[in-house]
Amino acid sequence: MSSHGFELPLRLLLAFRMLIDELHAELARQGHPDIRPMHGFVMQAIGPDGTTAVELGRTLGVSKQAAGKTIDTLERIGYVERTTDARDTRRKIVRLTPYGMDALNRSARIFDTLRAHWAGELGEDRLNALEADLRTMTPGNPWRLDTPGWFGNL
Amino acid sequence: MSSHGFELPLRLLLAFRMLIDELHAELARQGHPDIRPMHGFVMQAIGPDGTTAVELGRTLGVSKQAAGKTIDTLERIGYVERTTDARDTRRKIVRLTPYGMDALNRSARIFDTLRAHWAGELGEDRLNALEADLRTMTPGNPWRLDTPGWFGNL
DNA sequence: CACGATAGACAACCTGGTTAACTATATGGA
DNA sequence: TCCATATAGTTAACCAGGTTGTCTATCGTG
Repeated sequence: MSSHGFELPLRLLLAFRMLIDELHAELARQGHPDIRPMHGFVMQAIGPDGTTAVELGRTLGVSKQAAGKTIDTLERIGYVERTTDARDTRRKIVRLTPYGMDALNRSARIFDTLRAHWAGELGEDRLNALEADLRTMTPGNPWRLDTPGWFGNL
Repeated sequence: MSSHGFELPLRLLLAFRMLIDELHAELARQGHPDIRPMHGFVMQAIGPDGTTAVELGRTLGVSKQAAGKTIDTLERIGYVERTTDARDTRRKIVRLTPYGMDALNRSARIFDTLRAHWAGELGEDRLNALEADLRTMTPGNPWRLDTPGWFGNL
């Protein structure tokens, strides 16, 4: 009967993917064709002050090796750069390049635009209620991103 | 400024992952410890009448080879079986085993329970509104699952 | 100053995706 | 009837992103 419960997770995933797909279509148009969805999350986690591979792994909930590999690819496509820490020569500080910061700034603006589109469709009140309800059901600061394994390995 | 728009996709992902994690924790308790999140989606796509690798790939939006690999692992852990089609010996029909159907039935009941939990927290009206709004923003039948690449390869 | 803890790199492996190439079978038209 | 083309499935080589284990270099403290 009902089995209505199946729809909720599916719609949540679909909605997430729609927003991400639209973000990246627009980013591609704005000069960032090579960026992948996860790169945005990683750069967000790197933040304006930079971080290290170990720290990034902890923030993201993945191993330091996985974080290191992701930094490698981000470095290769020009979004981050590594500099050695003068006070601790073991550490390598990973920082966003101007190109990386540009991607992050554009992402923020595009997400705002997409949210405005949702507000236009649903009404600001309904959208606020939706966000409030999601916040109720997913406690915690989403910026921490400490969903171990987040996407992938599903 | 706000940059408020970042929160929506993050919360959608977090909510999706919460539901999926809870589903699989419960499935493990109920005798399905080896099933992975994507297996549920694939079995859903296989459906009660069975399908073929090519068809499944089309439904899922992945290559027939990828669909074939997934069927291999599902077969190995006992959730599906392959039988040859008498009327077209090229085709191999993939069908859920009783164990596979059990997993699907349990998933449906667990999702209903999780939805009931959400209804308890948010109220049935708010949850209905949330689902209606997600439906508005993600048109189409979510059972088609034709999100090309769905999760993974983000 | 030596030893334990930490940062990073490297290797081997897993999964789920890709494309390309191949075999076997089906099917429709000359 | 036979041949050409299309289709189903398999295999292989590769990629990305994850894992664990091991190794080196450096830090910092007792």
